[in-house]
Amino acid sequence: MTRASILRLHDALLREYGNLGWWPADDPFEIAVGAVLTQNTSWRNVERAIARLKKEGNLCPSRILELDASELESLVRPSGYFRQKARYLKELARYVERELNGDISLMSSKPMDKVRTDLLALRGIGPETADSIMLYALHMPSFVVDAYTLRLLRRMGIRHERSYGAVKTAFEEALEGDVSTLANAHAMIVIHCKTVCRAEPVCGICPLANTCSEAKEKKEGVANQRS
DNA sequence: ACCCAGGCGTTCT
DNA sequence: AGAACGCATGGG
Repeated sequence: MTRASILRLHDALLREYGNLGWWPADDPFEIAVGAVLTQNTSWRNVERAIARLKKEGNLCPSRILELDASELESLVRPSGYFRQKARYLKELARYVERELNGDISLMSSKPMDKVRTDLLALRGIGPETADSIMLYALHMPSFVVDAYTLRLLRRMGIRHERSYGAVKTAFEEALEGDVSTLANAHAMIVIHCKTVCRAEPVCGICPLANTCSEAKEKKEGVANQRS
């Protein structure tokens, strides 16, 4: 995966989507909770769970710690895997409450590698969730590699490394480790995949058709059928 | 009645 | 290191 191929993809996305300024939440802890709840889950279901947590004012570390396990489970139920996720949220809340005086944003004053290691030590927080929290809640230059990113790379015909870390590093180096650029890049990938580039891509109308090899093939296929 | 969705942990080769 | 599996809800 070359630097040039990433920049070409980034330019194509930027022309189409511009600056999105994105993660649908206001406070950093809510962003972290959303990052956990959205694991292999549609955002629509996450919104329901978030709304239920907010309703009685339970979307903060202290209240999550006070809730019974079964109460928390029923609140996050709509987001699926609710027993695991309730446990994960308890663990996250306990860490934030004990180590950060209830304020997750205090992490942003620590070095990135330390923050990442600490997050990964929590049960239920793997590479993608840790990077989402770092990028969107803590405003650190940590690129998020998710299913959308890999799908788009494959569709664009960009050969990439197998490991999560290699793909992550390639984006961070190509985009020169700028927080808002990395955040916007990931946001654009998600928006693009959620709208035009779905499971069976409707590449005939794909705005990246000039850059995306899969879209190009599909377009030519349609053209050949007509002739 | 399927398949999928912004993964993670465990337990195998 | 990498593959297979369980976890669970709601929408298409």
